[in-house]
Amino acid sequence: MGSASPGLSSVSPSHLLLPPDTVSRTGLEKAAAGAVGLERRDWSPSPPATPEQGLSAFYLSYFDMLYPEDSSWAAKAPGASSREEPPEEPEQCPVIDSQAPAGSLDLVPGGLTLEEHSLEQVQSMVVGEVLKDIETACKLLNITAGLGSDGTIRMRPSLTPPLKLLPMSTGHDPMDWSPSNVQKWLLWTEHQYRLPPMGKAFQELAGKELCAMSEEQFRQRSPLGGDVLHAHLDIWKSAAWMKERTSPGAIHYCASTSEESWTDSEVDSSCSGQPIHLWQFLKELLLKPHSYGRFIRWLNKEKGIFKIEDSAQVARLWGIRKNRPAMNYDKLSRSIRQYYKKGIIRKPDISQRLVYQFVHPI
DNA sequence: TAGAAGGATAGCA
DNA sequence: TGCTATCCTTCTA
Repeated sequence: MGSASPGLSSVSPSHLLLPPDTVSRTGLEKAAAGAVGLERRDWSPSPPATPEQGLSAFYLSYFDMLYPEDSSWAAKAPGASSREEPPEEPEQCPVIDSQAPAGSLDLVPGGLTLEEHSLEQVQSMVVGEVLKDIETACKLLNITAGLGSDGTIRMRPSLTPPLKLLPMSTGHDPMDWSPSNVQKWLLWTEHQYRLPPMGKAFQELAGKELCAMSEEQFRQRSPLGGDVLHAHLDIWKSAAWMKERTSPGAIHYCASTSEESWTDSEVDSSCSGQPIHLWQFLKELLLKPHSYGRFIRWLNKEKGIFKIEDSAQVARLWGIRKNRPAMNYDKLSRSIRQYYKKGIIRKPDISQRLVYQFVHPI
C-alpha cells in the first residue's frame, strides 16, 4: 500500500470507482449526523449543512447501507437514493438485475453473487450522490474552472444504464483551482467541518500546488486540521477523477477504454491509485461517531486514544473496504500491531483490551 | 475464550 | 521494498 492520504472513503475504492486515495481516508473518508448515518436515507441535494453532513459523510454513510444489520439491506438500498429524483427513474434507482436466471437467487450475470451485485448497485449510487453534492458545493462556492461535460456519469456498463446527472459544470477538479478558488474552498471546508482557520497557511497556493502536497505537508502548514483538510481535498480530487474517468472521451488513467476492459479495470487496484491504510480507515470511523460510534469511539480524542467497541464489525468494515471478505479482528489487530514499530499506533500507557492510541493524534 | 503480542510468510504494486 | 493479509504460537486477563 502506498502513501494514501486519508480519505473519506468507505467502500473499497475499486468498488466505488474511486482512487484509493479518495476515500478519505477519512477524508477518504473524515467527516454525519445521526441524520447522516443509517438515518440519512433521504439524501439531500444540498451540501452538508453541518460538519457531520459532510461530503465525506456520503462515503461512510453508505457504509451503513452496506453494513447489513439485516439481510434486507440490498433490497432497501435502491430506495436510499430517493433524493429529489422521482423513484420512477430507474437509472437513479438501481434494482436487482431482473435478468438473473430464474431460480438462481445467488448469482447474477457475470458470476457475481446477488449480494455482490447489489453492492455494486449501491456503490454506483454512492458515486452519483457524491458527485451531485460536490457539484452543489461548487455552485455555492462559485468555483469555476476545469472540465466541462455532458453530465453523463457512466456507471458499470454491464450493470446500470448511464446515470444522467445535473450538468457537471465546472470547478470539480482542484487541480484547476486558482488561488482564489483554493481560499474559497478552504473557508467553506473550515466552516463545514469546524476546522481552525487555515487560509493563511495555504495562501497564494493554486489548486495544482495544493494537490501536489502530501498529507504531511498539510500537517506541517496547519498542525491543527491539516490532515483533515488533506483528506477532504482527496474527496474532491477523487470526484474529479471519477468525473474525468466517466466522461465520454475522457482520457482514462488506465489503458483500458472498452466497456469490458473498463469494467475490469475497476477491480484493478493499480488503476485506482493507492490504497487506504488501516490507521486512516480507523480515523475515518472515529470521525463519524454518529455512524460508527457503536463500533469504535474515542476514549480521549486529544490523546488519540480510542476503543474498538465491536471488533467484529470494525474488522468487517475494513474487510469491505479492502475487499477482503475473510478479514477478522485477529488479522486487523495484527495489522494494527505492525504500526507499533512504525510509531503510528501504540497501546496506551494503561493498556486495556481493544484500546489503542494514535501516536500523533489530530 | 477473547484478546494481545509477535514471528513468519505470501502477495501485491 | 513497503504494506498488508494470513497463519501460527504463546501468553494473559
